[in-house]
Amino acid sequence: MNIQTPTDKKNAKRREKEQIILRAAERVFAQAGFGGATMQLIADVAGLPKANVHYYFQTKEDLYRQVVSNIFGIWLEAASAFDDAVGPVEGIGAYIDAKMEISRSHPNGSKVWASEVMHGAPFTQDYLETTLVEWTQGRLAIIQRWVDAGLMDKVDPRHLLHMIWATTQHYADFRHQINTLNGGQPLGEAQWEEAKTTIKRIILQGIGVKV
Amino acid sequence: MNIQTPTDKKNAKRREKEQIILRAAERVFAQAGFGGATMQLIADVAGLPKANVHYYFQTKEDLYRQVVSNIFGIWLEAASAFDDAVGPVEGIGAYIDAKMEISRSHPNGSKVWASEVMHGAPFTQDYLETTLVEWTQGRLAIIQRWVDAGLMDKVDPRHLLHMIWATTQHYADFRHQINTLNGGQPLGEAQWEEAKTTIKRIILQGIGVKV
DNA sequence: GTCTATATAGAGATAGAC
DNA sequence: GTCTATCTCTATATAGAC
Repeated sequence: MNIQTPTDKKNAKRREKEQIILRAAERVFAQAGFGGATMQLIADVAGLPKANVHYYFQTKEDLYRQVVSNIFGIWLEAASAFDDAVGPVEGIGAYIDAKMEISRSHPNGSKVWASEVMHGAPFTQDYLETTLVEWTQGRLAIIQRWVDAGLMDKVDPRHLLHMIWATTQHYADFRHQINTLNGGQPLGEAQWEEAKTTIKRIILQGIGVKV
Repeated sequence: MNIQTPTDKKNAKRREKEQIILRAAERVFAQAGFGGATMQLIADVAGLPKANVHYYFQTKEDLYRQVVSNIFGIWLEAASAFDDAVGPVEGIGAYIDAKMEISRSHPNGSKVWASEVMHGAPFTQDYLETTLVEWTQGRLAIIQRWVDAGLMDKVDPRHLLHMIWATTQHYADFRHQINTLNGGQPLGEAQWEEAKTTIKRIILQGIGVKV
């Protein structure tokens, strides 16, 4: 049985408050961008006075970096679906499924990341140059191995990855456009399934694996 | 021979100045987002005093709407490549080529559009609901005709369009990430060609047409 | 830890001389 | 048409009472 010291309790409460603020910040940053977001609005959405937000996150930039870091971590986890696979059908298929699920459940995180990259990663270039570069190299090697083993056509793994990222994240980042073209309605369960199926089918058949 | 009245000259000069401001604004909005962009910076990039920018475009919003409208028009033109085609190989192939060229030549316009949509199209929902909806319906009909004629597999035309938009625009919107993963270097001529070839190959083979 | 009140800075926009 | 100076508003951030 765990003994909870007063410090643990304090930390737990602190983390809880931080989570509330982070969730609110993710929404506001996604909706307004870094420049358009205001600490006041984040505080309002979190249901706290503005000064409290500054108590937990000294500056707007600190808060923003945390939000970006979160979605980045979630995407890295999705890579596990990719790694344990024996071939492209399971590997790429599962990766697309995982990325699509994240686009559905975390559209705001995806938007914040997109916005950050579009503006030249002014606050998180370090992530790009270290974590993302390493992750990508590992995945490119796996795809290349599949190509060499004759499990798929000889396509440039880099552009294949870009296609997968672009398409899956589009369903989060351009959700508003997609909904507008869907008669103003969010995609329903069946439509999400159809999206996943269609994307997997085109990409897998496109790289020459039997579906 | 045209006779140029004083009014024509005035108008020509006005349009010229407006173009300079619009180009500067496109860059600044792309780099900083609507909220992060400042009229001061736009004026600096355009090489004009801030008050002059306000003379030509009364408000920041007016200027922004013009910028969005521009890229929107450029994309609509790319549709012609699509329309005159006899089948998916030429139609979709030419459309992908055209969209990729635009991503290469107008990355900033693409970013401004992406940002606008991500934030829920606060200033240009009217474009989405009228022009874009009509354009899309026309293109969906063409694809459906190709499907019905047996020229391609039976895939959902909507998701196919989303894939094409997502992938081609990714090369503009996420250019910074792509460059970082390319060793910090912009894609060279050969790499752009490879990107186009790879994307067309995967998508066309993916929808079951002979390449 | 929480909140009110405020210091400080920088934005969009405009008045008015040239 | 152009530019300087300035008005007004709103942002981030913090001081200090509770």
